[in-house]
Amino acid sequence: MKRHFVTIKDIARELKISVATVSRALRDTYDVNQETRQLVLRKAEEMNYKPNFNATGLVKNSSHNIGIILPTITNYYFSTVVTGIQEVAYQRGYNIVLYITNDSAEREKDILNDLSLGNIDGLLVSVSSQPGQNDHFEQIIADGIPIVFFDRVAPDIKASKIMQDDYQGAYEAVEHLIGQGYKKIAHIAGPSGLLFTERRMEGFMAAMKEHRLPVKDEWIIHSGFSMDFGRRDTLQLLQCKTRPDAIFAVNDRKAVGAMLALKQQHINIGRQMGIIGFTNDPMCEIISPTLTTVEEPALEVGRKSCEFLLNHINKKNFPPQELTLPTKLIVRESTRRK
Amino acid sequence: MKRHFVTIKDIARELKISVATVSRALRDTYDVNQETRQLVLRKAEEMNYKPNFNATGLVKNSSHNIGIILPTITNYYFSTVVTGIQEVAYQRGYNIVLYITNDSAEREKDILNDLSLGNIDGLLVSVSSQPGQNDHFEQIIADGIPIVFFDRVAPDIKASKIMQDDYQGAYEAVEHLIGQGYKKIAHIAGPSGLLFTERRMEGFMAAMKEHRLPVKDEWIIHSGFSMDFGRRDTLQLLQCKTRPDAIFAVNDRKAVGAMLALKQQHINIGRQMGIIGFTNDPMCEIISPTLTTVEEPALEVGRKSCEFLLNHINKKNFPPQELTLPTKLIVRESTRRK
DNA sequence: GTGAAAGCGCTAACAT
DNA sequence: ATGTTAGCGCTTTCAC
Repeated sequence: MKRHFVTIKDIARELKISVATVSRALRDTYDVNQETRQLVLRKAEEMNYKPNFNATGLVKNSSHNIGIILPTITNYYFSTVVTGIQEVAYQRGYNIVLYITNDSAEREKDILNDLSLGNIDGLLVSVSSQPGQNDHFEQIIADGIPIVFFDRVAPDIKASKIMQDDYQGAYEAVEHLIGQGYKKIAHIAGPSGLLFTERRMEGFMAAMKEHRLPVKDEWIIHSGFSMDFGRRDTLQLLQCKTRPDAIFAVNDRKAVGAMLALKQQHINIGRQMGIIGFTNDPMCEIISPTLTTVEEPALEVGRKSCEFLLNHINKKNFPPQELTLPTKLIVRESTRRK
Repeated sequence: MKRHFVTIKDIARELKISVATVSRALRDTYDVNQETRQLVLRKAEEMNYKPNFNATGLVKNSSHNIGIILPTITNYYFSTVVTGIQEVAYQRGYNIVLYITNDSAEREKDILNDLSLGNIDGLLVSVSSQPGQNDHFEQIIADGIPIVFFDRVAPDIKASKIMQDDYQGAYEAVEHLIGQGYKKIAHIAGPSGLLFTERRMEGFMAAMKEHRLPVKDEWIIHSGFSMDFGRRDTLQLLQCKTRPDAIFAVNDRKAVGAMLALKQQHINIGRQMGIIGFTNDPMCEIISPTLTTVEEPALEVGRKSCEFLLNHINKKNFPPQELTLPTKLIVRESTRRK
């Protein structure tokens, strides 16, 4: 295991100049004679020199690693966000280091504790939906590690946050339902306490109110994000004294769960019960009838989050800011009335 | 950005002992007085000491980073593999560094070239399906960086390889089809040149031969892995002089594409045309009829790959080996004849 | 414009 | 069992 890589020392020796000059030439900082500079660059290329991040990191107190902490990557939204993050990180020469919490606040805390802060230049996080204090994040920020939250943001922390327009997306979803003639609209929501869950709820409420449609308490159910919760929530909805004629689901997985439940109960989707989801997961086009949904700009959320974080890391004065990306209604069969 | 972390020097000063002793105590190597050791450990805990990986890495010439290079993470199989990798890496204190090739051999090569080898202790890779030399991998191995291939392995390279039993899985899939009474079985395969594509093809062939069923050339189509290729391949299959009565797809996405095409052509899935996939992607249960498939042990592939790699990194003599994990037939509606 | 040398945090001889 | 010191590869004062 004793491999040796080319170092600036090697280059210096070959060129019979000092390591300091090589170092300066390589980074094009300070005044370096353009000729020597070219010489060094050429030699470095020729010798296939690669900087040793441990060494630069040790000096600069940085690592070129950015951490990502998120609940899971085995679903469309998160895996796409990660792809977006990876894209810009790679391009800018940063490694991404992945931590998966399985949506456990416990695990999240453990990760943060274990985290050798010296080994990470910044953090991209989407919080777990389990209730839990968020002090640990404050602590990290206080330690000088910038954090950018995406999608599932921690509400009361002063840090950059990238979201999609959950309120507006929900509003348009419900308005679309109303436009199709549905009147008794239910909402199967995510766990309460998560900001985007609440935003979607607010959008739902606002649209209903705007169109003077009543919302029964029994039409609103908070539960988890999985398909199975969608199924269960729907079964529960079918027991309501006043049965709803449409369901706005907080995400596509729950919407699909709802559809499965309805199909099993032989309730016609579209005619008897409209369904709309959120995300635009590819499965929307696979299920029959196809699922109307609100598209989230997942890739863009990933890219922007990473760009923001890199700015926080590299710019002296880059204040925390929030970015809300637009969503887009995608109409398919599950909300077709005829 | 001038944050200061606790160092062993700080601990040494507090305890009025030397840094060497602190270092030794912390790692429980060499002979250290148990009392001093406890003292150091307690103090480290108290001061919230975290080792600086840049420093250890610089000395040990390692980084505690392992790289993953794969075509994409936005599908069920790969995102699950990554989850498995992350699980064991995290547990063993390694960071995972993600590189996504978008299935481009070009990009793959770029990544490998850009890769600062000093910044990675080992590599987990699933090669792109685009044709391309694999010499670059040889080079990396020659440089002393261990590589473990998973799923899409490079055939002619001497390195550890983790796969699922593609041959056996395919064999059982086809045998199941035959057991259901299908006789004219087509195979919509992946790009040729990929080992697992070939293995599945061989399993298909062997089962057909074993049961003395003819295989027409026109029943075998090689193309890409996406749903859309599945759709197109199927449309093509429907033009055959002798139309097949069942399709074995190389993966679930192509199987789903096939189903979509068949539904559009109003061909009854199951009765008129049996379909079986490979992977056991959650969408198998979403599509209607539900899709019979061969389950791949994705999580386990990820875990094992990472374990193997860590062994290569840390054990002196851990020779390259191949591991084949079992698959499992999951029967659903798409192969029900009646 | 360039070189010498100190030092980032840690480990590993080498001493004692 | 513990201390001293050199050095990993690099950046950055401080000289010249």
